[in-house]
Amino acid sequence: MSLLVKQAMAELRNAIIEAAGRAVADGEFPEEPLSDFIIEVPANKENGDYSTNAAMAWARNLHCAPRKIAEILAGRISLEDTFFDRCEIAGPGFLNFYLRESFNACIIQDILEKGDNYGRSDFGKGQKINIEFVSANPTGPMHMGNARGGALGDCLASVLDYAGYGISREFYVNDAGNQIEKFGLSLDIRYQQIFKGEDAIELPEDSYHGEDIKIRAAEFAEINGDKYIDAPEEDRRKALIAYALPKNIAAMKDNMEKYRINYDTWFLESTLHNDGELTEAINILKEKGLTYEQDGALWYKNKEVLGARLKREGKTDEEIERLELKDEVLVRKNGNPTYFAADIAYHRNKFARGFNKAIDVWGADHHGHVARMKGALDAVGCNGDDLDVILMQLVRLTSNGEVVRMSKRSGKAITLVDLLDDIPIDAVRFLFNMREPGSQMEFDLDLAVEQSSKNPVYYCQYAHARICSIIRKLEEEGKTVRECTIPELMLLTAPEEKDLVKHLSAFTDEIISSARNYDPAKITRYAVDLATLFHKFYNACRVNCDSEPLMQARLALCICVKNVIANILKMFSITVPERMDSLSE
RNA sequence: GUCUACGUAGCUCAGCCGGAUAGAGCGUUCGCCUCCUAAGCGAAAGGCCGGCGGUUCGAAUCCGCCCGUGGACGCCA
Repeated sequence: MSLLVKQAMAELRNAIIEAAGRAVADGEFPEEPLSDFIIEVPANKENGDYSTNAAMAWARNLHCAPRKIAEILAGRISLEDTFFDRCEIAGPGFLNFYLRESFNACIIQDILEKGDNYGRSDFGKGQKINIEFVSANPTGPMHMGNARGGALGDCLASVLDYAGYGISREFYVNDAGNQIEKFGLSLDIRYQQIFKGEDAIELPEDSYHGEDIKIRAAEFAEINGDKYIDAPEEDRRKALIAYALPKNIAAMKDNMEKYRINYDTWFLESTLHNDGELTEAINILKEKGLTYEQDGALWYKNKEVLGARLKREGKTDEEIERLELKDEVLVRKNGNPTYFAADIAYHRNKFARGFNKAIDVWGADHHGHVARMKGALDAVGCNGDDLDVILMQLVRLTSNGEVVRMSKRSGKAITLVDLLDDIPIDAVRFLFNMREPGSQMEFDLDLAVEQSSKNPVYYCQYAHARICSIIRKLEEEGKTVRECTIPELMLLTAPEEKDLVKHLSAFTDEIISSARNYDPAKITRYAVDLATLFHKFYNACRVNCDSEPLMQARLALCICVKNVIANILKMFSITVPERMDSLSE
């Protein structure tokens, strides 16, 4: 929270504790009340600027009616040298506190002073966090889940950065293993079909059937002709993969860049295979006796390791038994390591790089993987608790109130590329962050392209553009912005003005809360609320008014709003428009 | 079947580490531009917070059970 808000709340806490101390000294309280109490901003502003439940929280151990306790406290509380000027008893025993008139003026000065940095804090204390998101398979086009994951991961990373963490964005490229073999096989068959006809060879059920495979095979055939047709199968597939895989990875990089996501690291799974880290991780498990061979495969004792972890977390034997934990294969009968084995090595690698925490954004369909991954990290000498997984529910696209599954153009499932072609990036990034990750959200395609107040992203951008416009207009009249004194800023007494300042003052705290909950949606909603309050203010209070000091005070408030909206939009890599006509072309 | 997420206005969703009269947007109805962008604002209507129990001075919020929806239970990733 803003330093001032933090200070005000600390003052209040002290004043309450001191008052309780005096009550004990006066013999009103039999003992020091120990149970914790909260200080909060009441939902209803008629209940003061801040409120505490101390009297109710203490009722039990003081054996006294809450209302009575409140009276004892209120009579002994000292608000001298604080930001508060009075305190009232209300309801069942709430103590409501009211800020001095000058507080809002101080907030405005504070926001203006901090400028671009307003909202930043050292909450995270520079802890290093690796956040991995999207990590789509390079064997085909990216889908809607990747679209949501991208917006979520990237914006969460920014929020964490604002909250004082050291952030590194990462994309894990599955460029090795089973899927790549399947990719090679699929390409191979499509390639052969070009020369031998579609009926000559059939594509197995569990391989990649997408058009994109055909296209890559055709490109390969265009370059190489039929010279690989009679080559050994292995060579042919290698050549096809060597051609198609880099193309696909490059396409993913292009798409992410277009989506305004800049990764610090593109981590190739193949490096784990090539430099021995995968073998190393498996060997650690072997040495600890956590593996065994069966049916020609190497297994990991998940049941034992995860069971122990769950027991530490307080689960009973019966509860664990009911989970029917299963062991996991690390190396298949055919000698290929599993995705799970590679993932263990990968996460071990992340922590070896010095990250205090790793955050993974996964689709909800991976939820079964979370617990065993944490367990496996314990087993290879890391701490599974340092891995946080955000499980994201899938997205339903709707248009005209109906669920849309297929792209009109291709008739296939809508890909990330389709989405980015049809919907402004600003809207996609914003709207995907309107809902918590865990919600099964709906994405309204019609709303996303709409340029009106119905569309939350335009609504916020408009508030910013409107402020720019006010400033421009005033400058045309020769009126320029100047610094205001505290008494001048205290002219802002309209309810719309006070509400705005109050909301502005909560920004830093909002970021911290959003970071703590891994929920950037809090910030988009905060931005919408801020825009709402601004538009209300705009309609109620004319900035360009007769009184010069009041005009300047209102301008100062506008600039605060402008700063905060700009900070949020920049944080989320969304366009910050000076005028709205620049958005529609 | 077991696990997991979720269930709040007609629709999409906030609120959920217990607090005062449960909020917003859309949709519906009715208003507001001689004045800084009406890409905006105001007003009205709309609720058994899925159901039943429990804990508590107090439950949409915490616990248990049921009902309903999505997802997971592979030598897939």
